[in-house]
Amino acid sequence: MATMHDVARLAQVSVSTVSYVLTGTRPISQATRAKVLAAMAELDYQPNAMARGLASRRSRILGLLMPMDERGLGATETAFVTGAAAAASAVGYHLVLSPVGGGDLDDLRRLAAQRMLDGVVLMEVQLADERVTVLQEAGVPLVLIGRTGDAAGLSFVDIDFEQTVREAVAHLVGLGHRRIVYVNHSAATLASGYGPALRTRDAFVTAMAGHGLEPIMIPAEDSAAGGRAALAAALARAPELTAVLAMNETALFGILGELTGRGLSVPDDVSVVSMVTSPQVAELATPALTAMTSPGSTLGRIAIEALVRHLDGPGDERHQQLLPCVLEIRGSTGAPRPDRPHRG
Amino acid sequence: MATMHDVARLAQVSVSTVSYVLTGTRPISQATRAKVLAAMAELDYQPNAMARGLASRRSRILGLLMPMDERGLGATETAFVTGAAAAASAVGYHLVLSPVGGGDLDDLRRLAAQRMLDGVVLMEVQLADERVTVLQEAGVPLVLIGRTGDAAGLSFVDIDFEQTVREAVAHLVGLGHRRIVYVNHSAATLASGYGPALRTRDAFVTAMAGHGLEPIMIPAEDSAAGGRAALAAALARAPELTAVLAMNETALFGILGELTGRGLSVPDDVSVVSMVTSPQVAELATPALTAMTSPGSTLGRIAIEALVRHLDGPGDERHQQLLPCVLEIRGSTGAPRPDRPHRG
DNA sequence: ACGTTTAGTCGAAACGCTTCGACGATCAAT
DNA sequence: ATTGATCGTCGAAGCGTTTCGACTAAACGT
Repeated sequence: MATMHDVARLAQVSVSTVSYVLTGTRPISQATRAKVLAAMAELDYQPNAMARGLASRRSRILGLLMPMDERGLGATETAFVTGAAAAASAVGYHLVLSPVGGGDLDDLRRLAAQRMLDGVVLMEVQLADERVTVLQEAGVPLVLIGRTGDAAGLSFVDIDFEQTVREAVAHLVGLGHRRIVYVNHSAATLASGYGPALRTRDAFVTAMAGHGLEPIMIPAEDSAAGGRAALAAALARAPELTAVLAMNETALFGILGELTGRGLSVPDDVSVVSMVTSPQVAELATPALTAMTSPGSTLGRIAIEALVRHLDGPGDERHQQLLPCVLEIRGSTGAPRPDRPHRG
Repeated sequence: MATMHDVARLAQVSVSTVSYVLTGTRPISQATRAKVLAAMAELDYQPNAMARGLASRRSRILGLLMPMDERGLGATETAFVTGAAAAASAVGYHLVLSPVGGGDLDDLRRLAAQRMLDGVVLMEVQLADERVTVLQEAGVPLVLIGRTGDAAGLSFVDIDFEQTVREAVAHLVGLGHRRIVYVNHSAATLASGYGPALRTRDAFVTAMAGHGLEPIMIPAEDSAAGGRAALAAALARAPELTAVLAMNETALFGILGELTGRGLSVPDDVSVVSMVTSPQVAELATPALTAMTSPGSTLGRIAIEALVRHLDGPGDERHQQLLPCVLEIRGSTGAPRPDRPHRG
């Protein structure tokens, strides 16, 4: 494996000159640069990441910290990851995904102290997330996906839940729906302070109020069974409902199954809108789901770009941005039937 | 941030002694060790990963190379990742996930040449996978998940598709099914040499032959629409079919939707077995799917353990192992109806 | 009592890079 | 002409570890 020394010798320049060609930190004449580049090409030279990191005190590695539970990564998260990875490699950084969960706070501290990561992007942020504190104490630059409760001093990008819910509700109301039920994540998740669940809940209340309608929210466990139970609860509470807005991708299939099981057809009897959903999942269902598609890869790209700007820039940048999901109309929504079978 | 120098000074020993305490490469007296450990604790010392890596020429970082397509990671892959990460951290290694696709061969070459990874685990291996060659040329220790066509000299762990298919078929035949259709991945995927698709195809033929039955295989695009089309094709080819064995998680929901759409109930009219599936996905369907559950986290753990043994050991280890999926019976299989409606 | 191994420690030389200070040469502006 | 800047390059000093050789003192075999 060729080193910088070898390149310098072959190009008949000093080692530092080679380094300057590589990093561009000092001006180098065209002639010299050409010689050096030729030598590098000839030797198939690749800088040693460790040596570079040690000397420069920057690893050019960014961490993407994602708690991996057994649920797996949905297409949304994956889009996010690929977007982030592409953005990182475009600016000469590596992106490593570290599956550090919320429980491994000590792991995280250790990881941060080892100075292997120039900065990190934190996924699945809770409203009160200790990881943020740990990372800040360790002095690791940070960008959140999602927001903590008090995100004032932090950089983050997040989905604009308020607008997303507003649009979803507007779509249904525009079709003529009046009785709309919102199926959220579980009560436990809500209690644990999961931001998206709380924010969409509030946004739903606001949006419905804006139309002079009563907001009905039902929590659902993250499982097909949870979805079925939630739909049953919804029908018990509002038998004349004509539309369901669902935030819970996992429960979604249970909801659809239960609908079919009760002889209710989608969208003739009940319209369904899925929130923060990827096209891939939306297409799985029959009929394909009208959904609010999450801006996954854009979110990832923006997060990385903000982080890198923070690293390369003066260091006092602060990036806060919200992106809405966009409405994609497929087959699961339509006008309500004027004569609902079990109305009243 | 405290360095080894600081620790050495506080403990009143030389720097090398501190290093020996840390790495255990030379004997250290109890008294000295205690002094050093106390100093490390007091200073909250963490070794600098870059410096350590440079000096020792080992990064203690393992790469998990997973091409991330837009499909996302299923629960199976995720279990795999978490199993691998846990195993790695148990033996003092970091695991980083690198979303390098098959197209980024140059990226991969660069990554390998940078000497940042002590070894890698390769996921989603193709029968002819250039990544293997690239990595071998770069001298990076390697363990595959899956197998190339000629895996003789390589270390790998893979699913035992032969046994998995045999068990799935045996389960259906045991229930009394005779007309069983196997829905595989797409024709294009088969043509591209995707190992699991080819191996299961062959295994299906063998298993059916073993029962004196005719093997019917239908390829399906990886989409709900593909699943619907495949089921239509299957019914056209074998109208009296009573069971479907599906390898294609994405097409699965299309298959189920089409079945329902044609008024065929699961499992009364048609039994469905899903292969290499996670419990989470199996539970999404209504009824929950009888499935061959993949040994995800075990596979990940074994891969990492083999890789580490390769790194720490004499270096000529070779680990080859197959693990079958285990049959989990849920609600989608049952005895065939003696009087199938559209038989004949 | 004698060399010989072994435990325990140290100092110094890497590891492969970045970066700082220095220096001659150019060049623009007085 | 003279004075600063600026350009382009070099040598050397790190960066924070590991690891090698050397050394001392104790333990061992004979």
